[in-house]
Amino acid sequence: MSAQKLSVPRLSDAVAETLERQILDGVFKSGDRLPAERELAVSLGVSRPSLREAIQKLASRGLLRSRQGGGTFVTGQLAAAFFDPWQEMLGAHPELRTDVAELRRVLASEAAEWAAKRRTPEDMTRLVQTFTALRGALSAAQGEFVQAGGGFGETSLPTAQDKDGIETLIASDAAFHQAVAEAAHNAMLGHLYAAVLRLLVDDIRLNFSELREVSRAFSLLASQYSTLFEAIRDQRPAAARAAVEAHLDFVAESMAQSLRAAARRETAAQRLQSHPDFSGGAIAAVASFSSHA
Amino acid sequence: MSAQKLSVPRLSDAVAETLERQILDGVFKSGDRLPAERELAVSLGVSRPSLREAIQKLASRGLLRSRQGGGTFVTGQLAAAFFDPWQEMLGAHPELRTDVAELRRVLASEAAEWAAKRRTPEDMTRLVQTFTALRGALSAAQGEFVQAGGGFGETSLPTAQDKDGIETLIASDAAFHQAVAEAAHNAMLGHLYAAVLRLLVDDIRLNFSELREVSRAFSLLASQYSTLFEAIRDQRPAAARAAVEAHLDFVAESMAQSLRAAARRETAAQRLQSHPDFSGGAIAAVASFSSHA
DNA sequence: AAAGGTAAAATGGTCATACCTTTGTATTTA
DNA sequence: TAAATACAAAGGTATGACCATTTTACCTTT
Repeated sequence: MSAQKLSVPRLSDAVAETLERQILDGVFKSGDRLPAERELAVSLGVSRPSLREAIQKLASRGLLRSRQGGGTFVTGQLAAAFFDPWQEMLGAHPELRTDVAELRRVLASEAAEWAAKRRTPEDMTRLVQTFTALRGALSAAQGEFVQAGGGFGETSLPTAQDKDGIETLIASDAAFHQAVAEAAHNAMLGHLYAAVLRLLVDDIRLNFSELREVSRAFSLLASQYSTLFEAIRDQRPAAARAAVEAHLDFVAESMAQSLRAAARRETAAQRLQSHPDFSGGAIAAVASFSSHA
Repeated sequence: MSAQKLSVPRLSDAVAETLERQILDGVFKSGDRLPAERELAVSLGVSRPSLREAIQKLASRGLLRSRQGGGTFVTGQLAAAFFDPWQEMLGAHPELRTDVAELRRVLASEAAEWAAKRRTPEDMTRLVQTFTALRGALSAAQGEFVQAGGGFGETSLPTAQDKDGIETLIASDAAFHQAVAEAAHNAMLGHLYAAVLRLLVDDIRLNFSELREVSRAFSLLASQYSTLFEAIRDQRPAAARAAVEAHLDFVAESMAQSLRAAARRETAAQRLQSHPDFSGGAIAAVASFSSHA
């Protein structure tokens, strides 16, 4: 039986709630420094460990930030209600991205194969819609890149313009794949794939610089999407599976290349930092984009 | 400038990350009880307060749950994030079971293939354990059936004895498959598969009569398990995938047969009900087991 | 008088220990 | 055999001490 509800209330939880309430009520404003732990403990009538546990809880949620010797401060982050545990995990353990991508490949392959087998005319209309939208976003992003003068060999900084373009590109890509998954007519797979896709998109959006390399091969990407689309349209399951696998493998490989390039830039920046004469500030800024590894 | 990055790493954060990692890697599985705080503290080389702060952090994120006097347990939060809504759905819409089984087949195939590629010696010991346990449960259940005099042609009612036997058989089967999934060394897949398996087990346990037909082909089942086990042991990925797919297809087909048989019994019972003289109460009770569809 | 450096105080971080309350289980008893 | 009791285990809380870092104040030097 689930008798967990009868558990004794923890003191640290009560303290955390009190502090949270006081922060919300403006007793402690954003940027304020909290009283010293020893003071605050006696003022709240609890021991210092209990207070500390409460502070750690709020700190893990981004509400507080402690600096040894300095004090504990209220951050501006108002309780990022992001409470998706996997999202947190992905942030804390970046190596999980490999696992997520691997699982995604499996789900996508199966979805493509089933979609080719089971798609209905209604699915096709939705597929056509998302597919044309994706092609549009692809060419639009390509136009932006060309206009921005993005050469192939050099590694120019990401500009605000292509961020918008890639943003819509990511969304269109997700929508298309989602449409494929739903054409597979397996409710479990559909919802699961949606969740995984959201996980990947949210994660990639944060450090989208990796996608730039991928997005440059516009023509290749477009042909991959077309192959997948046509395979589903013509109801060729094996071809659909092969297409989506080839596509995801290509994306993964391009991303890996991008990561390796970023690592090279980072070491180069570090080398420059030891020779301050060269003023490598801009490069260091780029390197900080992929400081996950 | 923002000098927040220069803060000293907190020990409790490192501990929290370690625990998180171990939960991801399956060292502590969903529902497991963590070692006592005092033990775990010395085992991690930190003091109990530091460990407690880490535990509180993870608890505040829903990954752990502590009960005074009881212990600290790993919640199923990670997998629940995907499957919370599904548990109820399955009860309300039984036709979803097809979708679940289909998804399970995909996950199991992939898990078997990856396990054959990536299994470590540690995985092998766990696999041997669960495999021998499974074989034991299989022969034990077989003995019960023979002792109960269960003929093949007739459809005898399920007795309390084989309910126990099948119960442990289901558990052993789930444990073995779970071990395979964890040998695949993909944290996402591991947790996901565990959730799907629990979903299936919880659902199947309710109307286990379907499994009686399946469980009767003991020798066939045993050979299927052996094939899978040996394929993983000998690191033959394609064979492992084929084995698990053959196994699941066989189970699915047997279940479908059982369902069709139940349907026939049901129609027979209905025919009898219109002639109350025959008193078909017992048969109707059996039929109600699989009245989902 | 201004600048810089140094020492001391403040503050979070960690540890060890002790004691309490609740829970789980084994043992005893009716 | 079953209920009641007692003991052990485990988390919850409290106290005090010491360490590392940061901040601040004071003092020396220019």
